[in-house]
Parts: sequence; C-alpha cells; structure tokens
Amino acid sequence: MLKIGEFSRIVNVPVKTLRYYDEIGLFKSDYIDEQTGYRFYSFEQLPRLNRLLALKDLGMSLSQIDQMLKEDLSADQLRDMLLQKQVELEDLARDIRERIARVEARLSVIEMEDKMPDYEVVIKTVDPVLVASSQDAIPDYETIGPVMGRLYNGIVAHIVKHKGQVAGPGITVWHENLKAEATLPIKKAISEGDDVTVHELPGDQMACLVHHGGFEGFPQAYQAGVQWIEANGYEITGPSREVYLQFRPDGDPKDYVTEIQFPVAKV
Amino acid sequence: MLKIGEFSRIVNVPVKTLRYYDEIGLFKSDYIDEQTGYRFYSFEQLPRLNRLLALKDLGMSLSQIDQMLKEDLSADQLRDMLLQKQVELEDLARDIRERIARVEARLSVIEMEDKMPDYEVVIKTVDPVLVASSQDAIPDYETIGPVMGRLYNGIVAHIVKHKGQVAGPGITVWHENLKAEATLPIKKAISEGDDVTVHELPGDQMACLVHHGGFEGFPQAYQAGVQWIEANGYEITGPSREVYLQFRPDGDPKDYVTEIQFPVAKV
DNA sequence: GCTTGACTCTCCAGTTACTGGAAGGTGTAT
DNA sequence: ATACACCTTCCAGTAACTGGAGAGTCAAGC
Repeated sequence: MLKIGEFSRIVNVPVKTLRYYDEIGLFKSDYIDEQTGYRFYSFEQLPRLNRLLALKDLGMSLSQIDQMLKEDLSADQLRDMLLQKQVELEDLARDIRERIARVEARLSVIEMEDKMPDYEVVIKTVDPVLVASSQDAIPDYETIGPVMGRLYNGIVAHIVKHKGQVAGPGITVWHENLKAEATLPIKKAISEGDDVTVHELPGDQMACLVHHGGFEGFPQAYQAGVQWIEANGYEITGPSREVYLQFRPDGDPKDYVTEIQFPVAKV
Repeated sequence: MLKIGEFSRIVNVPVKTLRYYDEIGLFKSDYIDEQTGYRFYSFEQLPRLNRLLALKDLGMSLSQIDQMLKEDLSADQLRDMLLQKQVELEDLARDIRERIARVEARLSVIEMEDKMPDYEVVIKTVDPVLVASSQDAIPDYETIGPVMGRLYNGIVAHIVKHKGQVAGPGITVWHENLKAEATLPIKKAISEGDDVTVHELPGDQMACLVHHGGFEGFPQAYQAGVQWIEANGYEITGPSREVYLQFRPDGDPKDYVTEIQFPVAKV
C-alpha cells in the first residue's frame, strides 16, 4: 500500500490529478483510511493506470477512456472508438497545416510591407438570398457607374411597382466578360418584368473582405482578395459579388463600405 | 447603426459571442442606448472585427488578439508574436502526427490480437537516483536467479554495515553482454566496498511498462516493449532497467510487480 | 514527550471561449 | 391589442485540471 505521494512519484502523475481522477471515478484509490481520509494505492492498480495514461496519450477524453477501460467492452467497440479518433486527429492535423499556411502568408506580408495586411480576408458561409435582379454588359470601366445606376434604379422602380419589400443592401454579381448583375434582396417573391427577374442567389462558402471608401480603391481590394485566396490554398469557383453595406449615391464616397465576396473551395 | 442581430448576420458571428467580446472588452459595440441597453454596431467596426476573426483563424488566443489589435504595436512585435505562434503550431502538428502513429499502432494490435495490448507502454521522465551497486556477468539464463540473489544480499549487507538507509525498491540495470548491475537506492552516500560502489543512476526519458507476475514472463514483456518502441518511432539509447516494485524472495511470484524501463529518444 | 517539517485532507476559485437557459423588457406587424 | 421576434442581464456549465487556504496526520530528531 502506497500513500498518494509515493504512488504519484512512481507513475509520474501529479497528486492533484490522482485526487481528481478519484473524484470523477475514473481511477479510484484502492483503499481509504476511515480515520484520516488518506488514500492508499496498490501496485495491482498500475496496469489500469498505465492503460489510462496510454489512452490519454492518444488524445482520448477522460470520459472516453472511462468507457474504454470497462472490462466488458468488445474489441469491435474499441476499434470503432480508435478509428473515430484517428479520423478526428487527421482532421485536426489538416486544420493545423492550414493554420500554419495562414500564419506564413501573414508573416510574408509583414516582411514585405512591414505592417498588417490592408485587407483582412475571412471565410464564411453565406446563406441563399432571394433577389430582384437586372443585368447588362459593361463596355468599359468608365461606364460602370452610369450602367449600375440605371440597373439599380430599374430594380427599385420594379419593386415599388409590385409592392415588394427590400430586405437588405444591394448586391452586384460579376459574371464573366464584364457582365454585371445588379440585385436587391427582397422579402417575398414578386412578379418579374421585362428587365427584372426574381431568383435566388445561391448560398456558398465565401472568402470575404471589406473595402472602406470609394470605388476607385476596388482594384487593390480585388487584388488583395485574389492573392489571399492563392496563398491560402483556395480557388475561386464562381462569380464574385459586391455587397454595398453602406452606400448612398449622394453620400461622401469616403463613407462607403463594401464587402467583396469570392465563392471559394479548398484546392 | 445596426442592432446586434443584424450585425451578427453580416459578420457570421453568433450574437452570444458578440456580447461576450463586448463584455471582455475585446470588441465593444459602437454605442449603447441608455434607455434600453441595446447595443448598436456600425460598419466602421467591420475592419477591426475582420482582423480579429482572421487572427482567430490563425489560432491566436483572445488575449493575444487583444494585444495585436492595439494601434501602437510595432511590426516587429507583431512578427515576433506570429513567429512564436508558428513554432507553437509546428510543435502541435508534430504532436498530432505522433498521436496518429500511436493510434495506428494500437489499431494494428487490435486487428491482430482482437484485444487491447497486454502491456501498456508510457513515456516518462525518471529522476536520477543515488544507489549502492554491485555487478557481475550472467553466464546463462539459468543462473540469473542465484547471481542476482547474491548481488542483492551483498548490497544489503554493505548498506547495513555502513548504516545506510534504503530509499526505494531494487533496480537492476542490464548492461551489454548480459552484465547485470544490481542496485538499491539509498538516502545518503555511504563509503564503497570491495564489491559495492556508490553512484548515481542518471535520470532519463524512459519507455516504461509494468509486468505483473514471475520472472518467466519477462521475455514477452521485453518483446512488447521493444515492439512498441519501434512502432512509435523511438530508439533505445542505453541499458534497460528493472524496478522490483513488489518482490520478496519468499513471496508468491504471482504477486510480483516489476517495472521495465528502456531509456529512449525520438528517432 | 514535544516540535518540526513533510505530507495529507477538503473545499473553493480560476483557467478558455464560449453556449444554453431563465426571466424580463422592447419594437414592429397585423 | 396582441403576437412574435428581438434585446437585455444574470447564472450555470463545459474539460481537465491547477493553485491556494485552512486544518489534520505522520515520522524523525531532540
């Protein structure tokens, strides 16, 4: 019979931890002196504790270990738990590798620019949105402003005419070949018109960044987004979007806030 | 100005979490209505939150993020924190790879034997011990018993003669060519004798397993230890030891408990 | 026999980054 | 007027310990 401190030294487990395992019933002391409350451990308990420690070294949780130490657990059940842990660990390993890549990407920005990146990119899942939509080709960069203005005005007019309700800020979807689709989220479906269709923008995993200021800064913002996506092992899988979080045609462009979204998937 | 729920939807962060960040001062709402206590957020706050989320994606803790978001932090300090995180993540990645290897080793045992391994191996750090020691070559397996008996009797006699105090169970160190060193831990150094020396067994990282029962089972135990060490990417770096945790020459061998230790290092 | 120091006991609080729930107030649409 | 969604604060719980306070126990040395 060993006192807790002696046992602790043999198995290299802190006294506090042994008391904790005793308390939660995972590893009880062999015998407790009723007078003093002292815990006593025996050498016969070593195999159980060693199995416990070995399982802990695999990363199992204490409650899982508790199950696995039960005598009546079949080899099949054991195997299943280990296989599950294996999958879990492999997911975790992948996650860590991605994190390391992100840290390295950020470090390389700091090396080059001597500061944090100007645009922070975050991955998020965007829900599908029902929108009223109108689109047109943009002949060249100069004409983006007027064309977009015309498209949005058309949509607003259409929504007003059909008593629809706007549900959020405007979203432009950039299809290939400079074809711009202007959309406004609406609460319920309304009938379509000559130039205005009603459909759902699909939900997706998006790499998002926020641009603060006028439209003249967009090229840099797009560039930053594309660079991040490449450096972090994603690829663009569809048309990008601009969400005009804060915008009024008569407002100061300095106050504009736009979120740029790229639908992405892991390469 | 956005209510917490609207802001939550835009940034894809749960309301509860925003309130929590507000509470710990990491990310305060822009304005609080004094009447109702409602929190309001502005689009101007998006960049800070996005930077926060991006840093969280690197695995930084909230308190580290809090420091990194301070305006007056130099690029050098930022770089140092990221470098430190990088090292930390790489350590973690290695740790997880090793865990995966251990899970796989255990799975292969279960596939072959349809049960948990008979011997559980754990890595632990063993402290140096001061011992009285006596050694001899073992001509063949048959003679282990008598020779060890003689060696230990000699040590005990020596310790008694010099009024030393035994500090723990006997330890046999197996040097090359079947040379056995019998040792007994002692509390304080005593003078040496013709056959008995006093010195310190070095501390080391050891792969340890516990054998329950008589000495006839030792070969299997050693085999299990060596197999585990190979399967888990360690190598043996010195002489192995046997610690006789529970042993009396006149006792029932079934009750003997011995810890076998192999000094190891990662390959 | 007494003191000293090492050891043990229980109980409580704190760690991280939230999450869930209860009880109660607010805002808007029908 | 009422239903419903939304907001508030406060409290408890998570995992696996760790640290500390205050009190009792044990063995050795004088």
